[in-house]
Amino acid sequence: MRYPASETAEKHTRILNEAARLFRERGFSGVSVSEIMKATGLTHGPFYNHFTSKEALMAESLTHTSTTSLADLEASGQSPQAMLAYIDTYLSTDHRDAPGDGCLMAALASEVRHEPAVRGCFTTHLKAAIDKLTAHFPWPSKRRARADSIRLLSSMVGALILARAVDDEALSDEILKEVRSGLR
Amino acid sequence: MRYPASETAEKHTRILNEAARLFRERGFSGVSVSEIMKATGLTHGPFYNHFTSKEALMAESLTHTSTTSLADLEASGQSPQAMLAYIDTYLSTDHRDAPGDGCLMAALASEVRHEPAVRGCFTTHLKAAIDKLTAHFPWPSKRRARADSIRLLSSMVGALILARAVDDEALSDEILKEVRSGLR
DNA sequence: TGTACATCAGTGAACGCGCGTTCACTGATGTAC
DNA sequence: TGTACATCAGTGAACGCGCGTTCACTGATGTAC
Repeated sequence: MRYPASETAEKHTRILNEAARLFRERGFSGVSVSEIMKATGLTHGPFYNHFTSKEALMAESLTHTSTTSLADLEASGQSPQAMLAYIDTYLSTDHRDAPGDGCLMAALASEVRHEPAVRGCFTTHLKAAIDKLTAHFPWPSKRRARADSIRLLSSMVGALILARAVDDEALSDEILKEVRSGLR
Repeated sequence: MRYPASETAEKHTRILNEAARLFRERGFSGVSVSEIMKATGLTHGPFYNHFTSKEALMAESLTHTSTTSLADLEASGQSPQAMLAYIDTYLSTDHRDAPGDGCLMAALASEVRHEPAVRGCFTTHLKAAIDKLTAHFPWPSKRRARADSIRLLSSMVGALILARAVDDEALSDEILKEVRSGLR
C-alpha cells in the first residue's frame, strides 16, 4: 500500500543509522540486508526502493557515519586538556565495548581492504579525520602537527582493534591503559 | 584410492600453509574451504579427513602461523639497529602489499572479534608477541619495556591496517613513513 | 467539498547462487599368509 | 617372494541453508475533476 510521503526520507535515514550501527558491530559481511531491514522494523523487500545494492548501502552508510563522527571531534574543546580527554574517551573500555556507536576506522578498516566499493569513502573519511585532528588540537609544533596526528591515529586505532580482538579482559585493559599513558 | 601414508602429514601441512596465506590475504570469510583445497591441488572432499570444520582450520592455521612468524622476530638481532630494521621492515610497502606472508595481527585482528572459535588462539599469539618483543629488544628502561612493547605493537598494527585500507597510495605511503619516523 | 482513480512503498513468496558439509564410491597401497 | 584382501585418502555429486536480489500483488495516500 502507499505510505505518507513524509515517512520515506525518514525511513531512508533509519536504514542508514541501523546499517551504520550493525556494520560497526559485526562487520559488513556479518550483517545481512534482511537483518538491517528487520532492525528498522520493515521486511527486506523495500530495501531496493532505497538502495541499489548492499554495496551501495555500505558506501552510503560509511559516508553517513563519517559526517556524524567527525562532528563529535569538532564539538570537543581545543585545549590540551580537551585533547587528553578525547584520547581517554577513545581508549576507554566503554568505547571498546560499544563498537556500534564508535570509531568507524577501528571497526571497519580491515574489512574495507576487501571491499572495493567502500575504499574510496573510507579514504575520504580518513583524510578528513587527519585534517580535523591536525587543525583542531594544540600540537606543540605546527610543522609536525600532521605527522603527529597520523601517529596518534595509528596508535589509537591499533590499540582499540587489539583490545577488542583479545579474549582476556586483563590484557585488553592493559593495552588501553598503556597506550593511553604513552600518549600523555 | 589409497595414497602413500607419508604424504598425509605433508598434505595436512600444505593445507595449513595455504589457509594461513589465503586467510591473511582475504580474511576468514573471504576464503572458502573449496578455494583452500584447490590451492593445495585437491578437491574439497578430503578437507574433512584433515579438519573437523572450517572453524577448526581457522584456529589451527592461526596457531600454525603464530609459531612461524614469531620465529622471524627471534631470528633478528638484538641491537638497537636490528630493532629499527625490524620496525622498518614491518612498516614497509613490501609488507603492506603482501599481507599473505605478513603479520597475522594486522591481517586478522578485526575479524577475530567476530569469530569466537579463534579468539583464544589470537590472544595466545598476541601475548607471545608482546613477551618476545619485550625480552628481545634493547629497551631503554627494563621496567617500562612491556608497556613500550604494547605501544610499539599498537602503532605498527594500526598504521599497517590503515595503510592497507586506503585507496590512495600517497596517503598510504605517508602513514607508513610518518609512523616509522615517529618510532625512531 | 465529494468522488474516482493513479500512484508507489511495503509485503512476502520465490529465484539462483555459493557456501559448509556429507557420503557412496574408487582403486593404489600396505598387510597377512 | 608372490598372491588375496582390507584399508582409507581422494573423488565428485548431492544436501540444506542463508544470502542478495526480484517481482506480482496490496491498499492507503495523494491528485484530478
